[in-house]
Amino acid sequence: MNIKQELPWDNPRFRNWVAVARACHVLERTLAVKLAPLDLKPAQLDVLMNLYRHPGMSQHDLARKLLVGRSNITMLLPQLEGRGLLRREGDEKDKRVLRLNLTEAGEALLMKALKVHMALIEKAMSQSTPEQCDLIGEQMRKIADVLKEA
Amino acid sequence: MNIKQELPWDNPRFRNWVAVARACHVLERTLAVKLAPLDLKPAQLDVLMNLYRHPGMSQHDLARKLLVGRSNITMLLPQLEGRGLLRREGDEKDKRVLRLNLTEAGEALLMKALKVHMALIEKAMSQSTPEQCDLIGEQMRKIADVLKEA
DNA sequence: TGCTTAATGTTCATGTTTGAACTATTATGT
DNA sequence: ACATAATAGTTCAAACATGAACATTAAGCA
Repeated sequence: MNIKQELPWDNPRFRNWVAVARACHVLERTLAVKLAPLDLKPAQLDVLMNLYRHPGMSQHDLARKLLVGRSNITMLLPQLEGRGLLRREGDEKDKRVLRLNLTEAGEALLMKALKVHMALIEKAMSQSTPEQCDLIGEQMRKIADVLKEA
Repeated sequence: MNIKQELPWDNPRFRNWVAVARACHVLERTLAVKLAPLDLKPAQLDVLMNLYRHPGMSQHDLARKLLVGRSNITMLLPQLEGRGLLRREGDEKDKRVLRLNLTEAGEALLMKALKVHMALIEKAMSQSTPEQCDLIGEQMRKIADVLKEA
């Protein structure tokens, strides 16, 4: 019995997932380059995007959304707050939590960055028909759900 | 004219790509946890996998495959070489390059790690039919190609 | 109430990743 | 042949992420 017959590279699921991971990696690095003129990193853009969609969220919630540790947020926010892109205000009812909100400048920069991000994604996904694109999104959401339970 | 009509969150391509990125992120973090018993990180597994498939490759080639800087490889390899998982041997013809090869121990550990990796991917991708899975892989390979040209 | 447990955010030590500068070697062009 | 370019790998400092330990505050419960 040849062990090589069981190697993952012969497995379509494995090969196809590797392609997913590579595409993600490439797009992330490309995004970093394209965002450089705005002096913004992908991780920082993720913060701005989440604050735009969920105004007043706490650092803990933000960390969970971004799938990173709370301490990461603590290290990340002062840079953005120092540039006047967001505000941190203590919650009245729960003095432990800090409520996060974008400033005008934060929203303005976010809009510029979103143009860059969107253009990149358009370029990447323009290869797929709308139906294919939706199928991909659907499958990926299932994957995230299944793994989060694990 | 309402600027919000142009926001990326209303764009299927954007939403679906976000799902891709999230799935990747979740799988990567889950893999890190599952590999911990083998004292191996995802980045190190990537190295072993590439050396298995491309024996004798140079550090430069490895860096390109992994989409990472050359200095990263320089920092990464001594850990694995010190554990006896791989060998670095100077090329005879070109004294600048170091040829990389897995040892027996390296292959053995790789096989164990691949079981873990494979199981995780099986779990993730088992939600898709083979046709859907192939479609995803195909689209992702296109995306990587398109972006690498950019 | 008062005691215990949980949650939020910070700090700190550790490990990782990056990019620029550097050495050594090979390729190219005149 | 010789000077110049390019390439492979290393070094180093800075940026970044991580997880454990900690302080503060809130919630649960006797």
